[in-house]
Amino acid sequence: MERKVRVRFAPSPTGPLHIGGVRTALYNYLFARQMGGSMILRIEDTDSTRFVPGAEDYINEALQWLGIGIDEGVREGGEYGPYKQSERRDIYRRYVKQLLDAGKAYYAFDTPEELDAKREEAKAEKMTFQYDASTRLGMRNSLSMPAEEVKALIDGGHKYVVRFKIDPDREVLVNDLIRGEVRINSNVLDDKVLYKSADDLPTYHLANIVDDHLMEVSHVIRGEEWLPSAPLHVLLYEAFGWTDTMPQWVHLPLLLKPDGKGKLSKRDGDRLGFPVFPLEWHDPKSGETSSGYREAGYLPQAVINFLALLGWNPGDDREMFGMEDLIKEFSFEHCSKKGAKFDYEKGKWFNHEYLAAMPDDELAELFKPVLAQHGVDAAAFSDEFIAKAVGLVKNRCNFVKDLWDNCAFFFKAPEAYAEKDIKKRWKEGTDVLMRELITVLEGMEDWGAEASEPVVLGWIKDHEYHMGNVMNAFRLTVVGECKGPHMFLITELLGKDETIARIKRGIDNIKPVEA
RNA sequence: GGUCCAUUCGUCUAUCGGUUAGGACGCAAGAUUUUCAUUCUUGAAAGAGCAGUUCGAUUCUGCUAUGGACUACCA
Repeated sequence: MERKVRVRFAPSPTGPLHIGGVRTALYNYLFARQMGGSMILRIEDTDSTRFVPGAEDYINEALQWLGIGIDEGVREGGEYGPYKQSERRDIYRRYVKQLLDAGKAYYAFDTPEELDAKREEAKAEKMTFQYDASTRLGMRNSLSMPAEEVKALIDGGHKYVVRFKIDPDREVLVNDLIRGEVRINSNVLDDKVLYKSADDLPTYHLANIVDDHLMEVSHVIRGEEWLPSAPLHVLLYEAFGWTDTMPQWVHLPLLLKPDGKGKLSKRDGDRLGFPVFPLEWHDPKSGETSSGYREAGYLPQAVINFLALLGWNPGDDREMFGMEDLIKEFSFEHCSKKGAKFDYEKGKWFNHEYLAAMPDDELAELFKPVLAQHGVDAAAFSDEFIAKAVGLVKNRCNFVKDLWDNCAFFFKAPEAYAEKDIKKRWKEGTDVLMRELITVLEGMEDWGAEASEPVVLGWIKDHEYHMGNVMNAFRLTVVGECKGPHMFLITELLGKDETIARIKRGIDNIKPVEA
């Protein structure tokens, strides 16, 4: 019988969710939905010292903004809870004991200082110290010490850790859906700490395996940084006797810095001027603010599309994918093996595409807050007016906030006129021409663009005026500079009175520049 | 240092032994336009190196080089 697909995204609440983490969550989600399975959100807070307030809420909000739905989790509930590791202490204790009783783990009393000293010592001799079969008998643990002494130490409240006893000289096989078979010799693995008595919590490795097993996770889809510890995890499944239900491994390639070397980090965003977080984040400790995609004006669909293509492709030339398409098309076979450099320019392009394709009325709603930021009362304009204004300029914008630069003149008459355009288009006598234009405009019955355009153009032609000079002077008075959408679409939206008023203002205020 | 993973235009990538090595972003040029854009057309731009397997390798194998990850009582 095929096992039901259950995947999990398991972040630590140690800060804002990184964009690479978002992609991992996305791939988990896509796979779960495609297979009709479940998506679990598990909070891995086994490191009490790194807990950051607000981080968990941030994770939830970010996933929600992006449309990555969660079926089971702290908020959603579910049959396999609790979904926060700090609330699962009793469970972990039980399984640590199981390993201890079976002789597959042991107590260790070495202090962090002693271990540091060992490492320093080894380093001085250009060696590395590893806590494993070759060294553990020389350390302070229940394998090297008499049972009574161990018992006395524990009963006396001595701090200890439990380490996994890894057998030497074993070949461990990790079967990865993206990378194929990865083999490693157990000699390079160290006796990992599974549990620390100091805070009565397991480490990632133990908690992860126990939870994945108990939550019946079928596929572990995570970042490539976990590949080196995957053999350890395989060995843990073995030690527990859970090999037959061990999840399928999938290690995703990393997101790399756009320039230079290394994986994308928090600092790169500030340094290169783009967000590395989905949402803006205010660090409660340092007070620092990190920018987010949402606040930078990105549309969630664009972020999803962009992220999905960073490491996955459909096998052909298609590039535009909505969430539903991704769910249908996604596959690990078409996931890349190599890390992807983060291409921010491409991300901007995706946003442009989604922005330009968005219906005008929806875009208008997103634009209203921007209007307010610039002191424009959106209520003074009809929704239809705003939608039309936005519709005329959206294809020249990457972000919602760019709309303002391109259509501000619809909401505020020009207060100044572009110097270089005056120089080029406003000569001696232009004012006379503009007065004549007013007369032509005033005489119009139908103000629509289709009707007014031929009238004005006909007037220009009949008098053999210079088309470019007249039209640009006209534009200068209405827009304030020589740019923007088709002239008659602007005047149609602005209305006859406003258009003529602006020309008059221009005639009064624009003076030719002496050459 | 050790272990593991990777390697096609500047970037993201297609190709699952036989192609003029394709697409997209970005870049450049041209066209269109009453302006600025958009749009359209075109162009420059790639198989890390060396062996081997093969009639034939970007594709398979090995070595080298380069890049990356990991190497905590962090995840």
